Amino acid sequence: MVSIIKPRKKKILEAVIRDYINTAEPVGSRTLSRRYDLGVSPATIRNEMSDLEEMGYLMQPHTSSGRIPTQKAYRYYVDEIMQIKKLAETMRRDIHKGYLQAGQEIESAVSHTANVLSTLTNYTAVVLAPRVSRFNCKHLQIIPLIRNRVLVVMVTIEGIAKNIEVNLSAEVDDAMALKMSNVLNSILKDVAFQNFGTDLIDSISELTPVEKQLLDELVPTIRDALLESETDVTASGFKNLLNYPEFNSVDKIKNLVDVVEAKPLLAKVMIDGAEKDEHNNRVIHVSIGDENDNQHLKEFSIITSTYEREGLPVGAFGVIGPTRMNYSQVSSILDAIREELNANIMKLLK
Amino acid sequence: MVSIIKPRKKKILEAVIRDYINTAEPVGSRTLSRRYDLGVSPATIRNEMSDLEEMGYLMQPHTSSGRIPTQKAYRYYVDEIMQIKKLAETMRRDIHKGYLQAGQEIESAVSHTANVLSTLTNYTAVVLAPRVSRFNCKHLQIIPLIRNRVLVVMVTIEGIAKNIEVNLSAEVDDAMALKMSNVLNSILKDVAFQNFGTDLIDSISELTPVEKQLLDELVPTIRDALLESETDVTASGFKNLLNYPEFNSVDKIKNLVDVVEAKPLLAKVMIDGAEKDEHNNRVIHVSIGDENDNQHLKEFSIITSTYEREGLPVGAFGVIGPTRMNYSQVSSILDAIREELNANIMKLLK
DNA sequence: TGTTAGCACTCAAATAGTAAGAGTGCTAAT
DNA sequence: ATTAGCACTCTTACTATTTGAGTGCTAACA
Repeated sequence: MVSIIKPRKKKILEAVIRDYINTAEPVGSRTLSRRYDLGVSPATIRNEMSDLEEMGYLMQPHTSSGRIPTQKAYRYYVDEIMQIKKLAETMRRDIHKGYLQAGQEIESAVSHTANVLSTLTNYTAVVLAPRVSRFNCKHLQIIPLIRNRVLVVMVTIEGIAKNIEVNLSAEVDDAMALKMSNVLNSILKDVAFQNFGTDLIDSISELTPVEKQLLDELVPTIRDALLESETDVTASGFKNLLNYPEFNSVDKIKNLVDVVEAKPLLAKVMIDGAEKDEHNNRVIHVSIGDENDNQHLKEFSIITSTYEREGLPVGAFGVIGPTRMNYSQVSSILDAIREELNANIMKLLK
Repeated sequence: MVSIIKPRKKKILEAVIRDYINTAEPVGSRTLSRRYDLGVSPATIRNEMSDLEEMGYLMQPHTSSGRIPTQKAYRYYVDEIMQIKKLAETMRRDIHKGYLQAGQEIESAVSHTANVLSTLTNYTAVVLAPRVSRFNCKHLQIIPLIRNRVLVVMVTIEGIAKNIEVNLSAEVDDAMALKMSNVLNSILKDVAFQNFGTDLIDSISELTPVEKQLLDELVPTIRDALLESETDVTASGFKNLLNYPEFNSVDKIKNLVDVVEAKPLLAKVMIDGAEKDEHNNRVIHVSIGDENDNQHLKEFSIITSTYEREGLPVGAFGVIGPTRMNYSQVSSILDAIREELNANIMKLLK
């Protein structure tokens, strides 16, 4: 599937990509021979670059300017050239310390992750909170608010709390709420929230028709609201992207704002990425420019990873930036955060 | 205190301000006489403008260009010239319908307010959720999460729910949590959350030392966390500001991002504005450029208002934009939203 | 005395022309 | 197969030059 590129071409291609990632300027043959130790003259480099252009890896913004990598080149670089280096030990330790200070609340861990990611990478970070729907219910409680409105508090076995407000078709008083809580707790204890169903409610005998009706309403509503709430994305470091020449005009920045504010879209991208990775046995997922389904994302690259509980992914996080992204460095950082997060979540939740 | 300006000067000043608000271009005497029916020649206008410049109401970006209003002029305009017109009935009805559709959850009402505000004004809207600490406690419940970590759920008499996670110094089991909940409920029922204190705990006899200790920890922690959480600001319409020529360079936009992301600062500005208004008996508070304490806000204007429960302000909302802002229009819109919010909140909470 | 027409002057923004610099492709020599 | 040399291209930066909106001042006018 992957076309084989001769070593010298490969070396030149890598140099072009590296240089362009650093400078954002089209790269010419003379610059290349000056800055990199390629062992051949500019003229030879010119010939090779001409070939690489023919092959679709490079392109010229204008005749007689240097060349820039195509998205195909980035894909080749990510798949065949770069390697994910392990982050320096000192850095990993700093990351670890940061998490210790961040506090144990899930929300703190999530926002801390977003901050660390955006600070280390200098791109914009996006983080998906743990998908509570995949966790098992330890405790569930219904608290009446006012009239027909109740608060449902859910606690997972790991001690993660989640609450949802629901409007029901009839008024609920304290006694009813308690009874309904007890019924649901007995049925749903140790069940994953996403598997909540009303099937078992029929088997409970001592329910009034109204109570049964309310429970029938409540269970699917809770499940849906829970799934809905899981597209909440925490973003950090929007400002970082403003430093790149790719976003040097107000129009481009408007487009950028659209992307960063489209939280459900970003959630979808991360979830899709995670699923593709499960197939490929990869832990870092890279989506480059046009590879993104969504129109708004065609000029961005997104690198994502997941964190896990008991070997199953429960959350995702990633970085969004221009297609001219430092794929290698970002991958290393994501890898380190992933390890820290897995270790940390395990520790936190066990 | 306010200098008196002769009617003709006032009329000319108003025309300059209006024109500059519309066009963002320095206004010259010829343009003014063409666009507004001032009944005098450009030469006369020139003389008057020259006077107004001397008086500090106008300034020239460069010699031999038109003039633009100073912040002093905007202040004069807001205080002495503009009047807050009531919004058209059709518009008020649209706003009302919007709220009906938005749903009853407090969070929906808040984010809907931000959206409506930014859409109608074309500036960036900021909204402060109701300050639950000023409400009275109907019900309070402690739910154990894991080890020494508990969730505290608070419900106000109006049915607003708020929850806070707390780490305690000892492990808490179901029985203890229940007992502590009961104790707190009996003491704190109908007390405003901001008045929570530990004084009454000593009077309860049947507590173990550990329980007493935990309650002593819990009460101030809850109160502090609650107050802390009340600086959460919901913003909407950041992108709107990018359309104004005031923010036409990347550097200016970076500054803008700093401001819009500084949520605690915006919260402070709104709360301070509300307090000043209570003194002045005004419902709309305008803070122009340098009048803002914070350095970052010196080139912005902020117009805020409050919404109330039983005559006391419990939340605030407003609009942030360039000093060249449509103060008159924005004030009208804020006024309409304020009325709607007060009516709506009343209806929602009673 | 207040108002206005006329005029010389100023300055920013737009336009056009020019030079510099980095790069290319092609050809011919090594 | 590689490379030096050269003519050519195209963007960017720089430098007049022009245009237009606006000003202040003076002198005439009601």
